[in-house]
Amino acid sequence: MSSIREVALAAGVSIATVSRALSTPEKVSKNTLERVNAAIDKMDYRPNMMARNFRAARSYSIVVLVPNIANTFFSTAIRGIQSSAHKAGYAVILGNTNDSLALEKEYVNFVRTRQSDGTIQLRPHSSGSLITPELNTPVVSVCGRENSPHPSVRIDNIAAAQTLVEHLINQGHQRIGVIAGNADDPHTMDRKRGYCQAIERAGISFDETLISYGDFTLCSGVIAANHFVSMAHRPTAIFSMNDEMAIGALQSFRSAGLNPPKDFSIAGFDNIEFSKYTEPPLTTIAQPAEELGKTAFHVLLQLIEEQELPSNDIVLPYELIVRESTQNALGEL
Amino acid sequence: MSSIREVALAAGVSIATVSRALSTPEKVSKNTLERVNAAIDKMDYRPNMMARNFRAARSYSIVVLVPNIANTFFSTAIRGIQSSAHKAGYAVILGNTNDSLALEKEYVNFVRTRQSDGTIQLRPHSSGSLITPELNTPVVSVCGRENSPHPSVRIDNIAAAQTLVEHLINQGHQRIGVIAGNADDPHTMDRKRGYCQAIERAGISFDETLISYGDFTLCSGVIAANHFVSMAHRPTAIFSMNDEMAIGALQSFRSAGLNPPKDFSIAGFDNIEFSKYTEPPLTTIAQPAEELGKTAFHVLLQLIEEQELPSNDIVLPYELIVRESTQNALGEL
DNA sequence: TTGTAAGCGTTATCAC
DNA sequence: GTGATAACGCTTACAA
Repeated sequence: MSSIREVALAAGVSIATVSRALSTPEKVSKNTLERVNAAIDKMDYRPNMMARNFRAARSYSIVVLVPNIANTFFSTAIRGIQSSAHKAGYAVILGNTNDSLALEKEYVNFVRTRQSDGTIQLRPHSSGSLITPELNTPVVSVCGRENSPHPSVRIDNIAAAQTLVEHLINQGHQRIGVIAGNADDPHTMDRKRGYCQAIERAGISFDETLISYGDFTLCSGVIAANHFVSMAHRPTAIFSMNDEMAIGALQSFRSAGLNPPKDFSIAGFDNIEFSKYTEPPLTTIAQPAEELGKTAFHVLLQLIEEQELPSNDIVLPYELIVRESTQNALGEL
Repeated sequence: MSSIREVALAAGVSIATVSRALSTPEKVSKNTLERVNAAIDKMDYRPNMMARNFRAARSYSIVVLVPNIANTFFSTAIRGIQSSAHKAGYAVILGNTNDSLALEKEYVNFVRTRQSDGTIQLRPHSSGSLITPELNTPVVSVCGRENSPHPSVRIDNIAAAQTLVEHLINQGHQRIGVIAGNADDPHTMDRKRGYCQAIERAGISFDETLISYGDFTLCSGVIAANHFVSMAHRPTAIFSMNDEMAIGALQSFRSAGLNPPKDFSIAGFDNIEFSKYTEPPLTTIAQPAEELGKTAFHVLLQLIEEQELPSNDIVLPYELIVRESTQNALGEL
């Protein structure tokens, strides 16, 4: 708890010299430097970062806005953010929002109260959001979409969904049900569009009754599956807009006696770790979650330091991961 | 970006009056208060928290140390911490340590550099830890064990493991394999002790070849399962020290043609959300993860405010959740 | 009720 | 190469 003053006293120099010894040692004579360092060691001195940051008018902290940290896709992305932030000397403040727009706003205001230098939003910008560009604060959106109001780092959700649905179509499926997220969610809209593009190209007509909206939770996957099970004319394949819902759905289908890939095909989205261990393992789209996080931090840092951004919309590659849940022998449909 | 000075100027009062208008409005005359508030609104003023906290010598932030934030038990606990911290006006700084003791130490030092007021450690204190009580900084350990060097909030791991294993024994099992965590992990030791107590009471002799050590990851569950499958004299039931490893093991067992509960029983620990959706659903021990987090924050706050702790070791209740993975008809073993 | 001014721990400017 | 000092934005005695 000693301050720079006491170190200066102990070393017999001024506080300015101690400060220089720490930040620009080359400007201090060898002899003095030694005396200062000895004093620092002796007193076990650590600079008060609050004072330093206050003086620098920089918090060296960023806020990560996340709807639900228990979601494995988000927590993996956060790991990426944290790892880059730590290297750059930034602390990561957690902003769990539970999808509350008011809470979101509150955390973004950390920038205005100088508790944070910028914000990373771990979900696409939705229309109701209170985080408008007018706030004029550094915000980067991970998993955004084209034409987001903030710089974003993401995959091409439309193309990814299309790729996945084309895979199902190539397996011979013509009637493909969708377990969607919230209807107004940007991801839901993008992935639905990819689905539509894929079936259209295959000459399959769109049928709204094949879309069941949920909220990206395990539980909502169960509900959606029950819906499909009770249909008179069931789909032969399911495209779930995330892995969680697919896993929930799997259980429902199983209790109805329907087992993939024999009785139907099912695919998810995100490639969370668990999707490799389901019964059967889940075909899905891999998002580079950790890489998305790392990139987002670097973009945010450029924004904070007011550098020119090379691009406002960084699109990272996705990957189709084919596993057994869609390995249907064609004739058995 | 306006400061208290400009507000004072605009309102025609001193900065002290503005400060009082914000913190102790009852000490300001009604008339002045109105003028000050008008000025605040007009200038859209927000107090600089960095300055305020610096002055108060309090960061109003805490660090949460977590080995891996992508682990659902940890992220749920963090949700609890965050929710309590937010209510108390504290920011939560994420300290993902990847099990690196050096990183742990670095984050705990945030207290010394005044970037944080205290630390919550989301794993039991292990012997190699650099976070010793000599650091003399507020630390609370979630999921600690008896006689931890720091105050801890936890469940009784020994009793919980014992309860779980007794459940298996009651189902008729005599040869019970264990998928353990790291051998030197305190949780591993406690849960192993509970296992030993249960079999001893049942008159079953201990067999070290029935213990397979992993590292609490899905992948290590696979490896452990392979070990058991290759044994000449296989166990009839498996106690996995967390759900992740149990889920990994399930897949391995299935590919070997072994399906619970028909061919063997298997139980996990933690009751992560996914354990309800495995095939078959997993018997497990529910830890009140969110509640553990909330309680930990309150204990930490008492530590920070130097209040007397009612207890150094808060033990919350666990719950045995019996699902189909251990619903074996006795005769079929 | 209000204002003056000291002080929190730094860094940076300016002399020397 | 080094030291004195102002400044960052705020809170809080103390004085008026």
